[in-house]
Amino acid sequence: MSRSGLSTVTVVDALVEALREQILDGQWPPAAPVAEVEVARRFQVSRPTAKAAVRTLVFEGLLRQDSHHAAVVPSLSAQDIEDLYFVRIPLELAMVERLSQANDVRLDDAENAIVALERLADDAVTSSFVAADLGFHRALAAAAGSRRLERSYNALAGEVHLCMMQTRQALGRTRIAGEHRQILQAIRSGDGPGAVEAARRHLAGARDALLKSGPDGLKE
Amino acid sequence: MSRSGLSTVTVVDALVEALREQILDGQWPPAAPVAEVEVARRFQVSRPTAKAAVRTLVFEGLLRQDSHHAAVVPSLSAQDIEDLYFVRIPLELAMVERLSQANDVRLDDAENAIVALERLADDAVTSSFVAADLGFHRALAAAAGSRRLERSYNALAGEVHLCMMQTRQALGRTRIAGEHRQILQAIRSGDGPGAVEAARRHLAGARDALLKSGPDGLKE
DNA sequence: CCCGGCCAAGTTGTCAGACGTGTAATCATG
DNA sequence: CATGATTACACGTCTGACAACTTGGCCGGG
Repeated sequence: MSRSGLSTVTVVDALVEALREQILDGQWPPAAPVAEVEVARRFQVSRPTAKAAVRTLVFEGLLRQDSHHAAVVPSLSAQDIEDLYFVRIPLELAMVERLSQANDVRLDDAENAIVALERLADDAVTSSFVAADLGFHRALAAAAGSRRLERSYNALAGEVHLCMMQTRQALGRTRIAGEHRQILQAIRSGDGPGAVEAARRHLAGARDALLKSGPDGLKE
Repeated sequence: MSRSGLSTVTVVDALVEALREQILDGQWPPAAPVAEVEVARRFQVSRPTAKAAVRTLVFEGLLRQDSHHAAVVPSLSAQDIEDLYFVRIPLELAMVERLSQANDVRLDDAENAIVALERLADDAVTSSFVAADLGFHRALAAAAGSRRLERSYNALAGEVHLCMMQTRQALGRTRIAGEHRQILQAIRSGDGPGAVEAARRHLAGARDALLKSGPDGLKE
């Protein structure tokens, strides 16, 4: 799985990554079937391989599937959004707090993510915004240095990404980047409570924006 | 996946459950190989089925595997314990807080889990203690009614279970049951801060006990 | 016209068997 | 003793096939 430096990847893993990207990019629209055979055909792999990849993404929450049916991209309801943030917020606050207490953490990736977001063109596609936004948060999760936290967080982040794509929320590139910078600044200066509070506001704001902007999903 | 009431389960799902139980029960000792062919042989299923099950458990953290090698049950280090609780605590506090604010939640399962723990014989095997202990926490997680929380929590709980088995920690049946009862009581009476505080103490105590009692894993 | 069941299509569930390939340990060799 | 070849083991992947399940529509009876 890891051989310091080099990276070889199995076909299944590569397929998972490629398929995840397509899903998060909005191809495979919600409710449209993501059938094993179709995946196998598109990527020129065998059905067992496609099956393994689909199963993996079902685990991650990016697909849903019930027996003897093709998997589908879920369309997230308001309830799903609340649920997502109900778990996301405590996780993210925990990691922000730890980061602001730790001393020798590398926050370069987080910094770069902010810059990338600021430099995005205004007419960039939604998926770019979302990826840049989440890139910052993922960078923080990675910097916290907790395997389990990162695992849980990434699982959530996938669904959050989906959610943002579906509601096409655009809270404003500048505002988000500003809030990110504020959080990062607080972390760097070791101001734990301040960082936590900034993160809490940021996340609550994002959640409310999603809830307001997206009457897309009404799924019960 | 669910057909209200009845439960039909695929072979893979059944196998995952059975294998998980065996692992958590201490069969498949750490460092011993959990090879696909061996699993297939033991349970009389085909290798692809065994492969899918193993892969699933790797996802859950109950097995580790690197390319072209048999999976193994990880032996958890002190660092792993800290990591586990670093994520577990905020999740559990969030759910306890929500439970104590909600009004019409069914806490019967949690109650039953406490009783089951109290009634355990003193000479019961370790796995019974662990299962009964975690049963309470899982019941709370389920009662909170958050799909994502439950998913994340169960993933962690599996590793915690493993951890407890490996350190053979026995903090005392009575003490644990008492603390559980205290938490449940606070939840029932709607005392949010009290419930959170009781849970925090309970978890921190459990973590420290694990860290102290188990010099099993030193795996860097 | 409406309603029931039957049937066929689409998809997954599972398996058997085969071959390639990566890893680690053994062993012969200089 | 160090080095390179050999070998055993286990996984990675594919092909091909059949069974089981779900759905939707066809069709006949009421």
